[in-house]
Amino acid sequence: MTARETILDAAAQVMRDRGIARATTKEIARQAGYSEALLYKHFADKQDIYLSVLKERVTGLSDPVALVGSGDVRENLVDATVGLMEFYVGSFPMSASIFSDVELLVTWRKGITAKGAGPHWPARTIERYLDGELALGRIPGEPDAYAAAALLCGAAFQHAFLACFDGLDAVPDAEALAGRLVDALAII
Amino acid sequence: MTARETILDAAAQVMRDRGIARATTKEIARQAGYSEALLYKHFADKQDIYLSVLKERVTGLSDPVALVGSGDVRENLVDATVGLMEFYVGSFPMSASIFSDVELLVTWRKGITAKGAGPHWPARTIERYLDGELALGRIPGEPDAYAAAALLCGAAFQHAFLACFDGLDAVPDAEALAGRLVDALAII
DNA sequence: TGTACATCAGTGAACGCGCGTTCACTGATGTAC
DNA sequence: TGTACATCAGTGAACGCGCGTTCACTGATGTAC
Repeated sequence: MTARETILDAAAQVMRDRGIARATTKEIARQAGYSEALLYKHFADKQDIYLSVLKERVTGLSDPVALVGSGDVRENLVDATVGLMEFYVGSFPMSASIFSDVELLVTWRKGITAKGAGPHWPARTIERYLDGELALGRIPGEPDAYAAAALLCGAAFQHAFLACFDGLDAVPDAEALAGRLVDALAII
Repeated sequence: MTARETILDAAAQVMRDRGIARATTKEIARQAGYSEALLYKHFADKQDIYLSVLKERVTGLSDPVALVGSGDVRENLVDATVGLMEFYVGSFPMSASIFSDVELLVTWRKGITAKGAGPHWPARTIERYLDGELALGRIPGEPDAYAAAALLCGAAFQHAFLACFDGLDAVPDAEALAGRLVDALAII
């Protein structure tokens, strides 16, 4: 593993363990096993480290649109919701940290919206999945796909927040909870 | 207004404008129109200022349980959801900031759970409202009140997050959005 | 093969700055006799 | 009423510390002839 990757891993861990405010260059270097000086051979400054961690160390999200037409719709939705919870639990502490520094938030927003990604994306994956199933006639009636996706994704987001607040690293009983959420929608 | 109140207002504004990381004692004092030294006559240290702002300057949440039995259930839910969005837009930047410093988060969690408040509260107000209406028979069937409350509250929470991320100070088209969310529930 | 130089990953030690915090102080107002 | 003292809100200036950042350097490896 290159020094750059080691440093990013170290930074990600320190940010998770202590929060961005206490993720000092000294601590990141110590965790990585390198000198502080080396950080500046690979990154322009501290903010560059933060932004690189956010870009390269926030784990991806599986896209349920691949499941359209296969399996059971309810089960697919439950799985997708569980996936959202896992994604959010992993990324929430770091995303939230960004709000501690408005300048950093603005820089991040610019970078992320330029790439077409961003926080609107997760709900859109669910919405696109629902649109796909609707087109196949596998969902009865004329449900509001945007609203249903917003509800599911929002609940996953908030339960991830609650878990992080409580110091947990996963949403308790995620599977059962996701089932209840899906069943409370006017879809099936 | 006492100096203490002026300082808290100033701190809240600086925290909102710049984020907690750039909310320095110097800047708070400047904004309040007092010397830095005076901060320490009213607060033990900087963390004490932060925690006092969170305790005393995060605006309250109206409890929809008072509406049980009156008006239209759907409309009450829409109003409650809009209220949640407003509440979250106002408090999200500050609550999120807390995740930038794990030590601060732990202190805050201890203080807040001791008082019985905390981030689980908003969803519970919706749940209690639904329970009330269910008991009166004003909602048909046997819906899952917890899940419905989690969906509505979660969606409000996430849309507040999205608005804050986009630099807005309100959720766009909150009323119409809340209507679509409520209608997408398996309740009415 | 030896030699002279170039490149490169990495470091120890220092730098200056801005931060949170404290200290000794002032001047206005209240109060006892 | 005057006088002597106490209280209290508030401050200017300094303090030390830890932070992000830079500098001059080392030692190992590659390369040209």
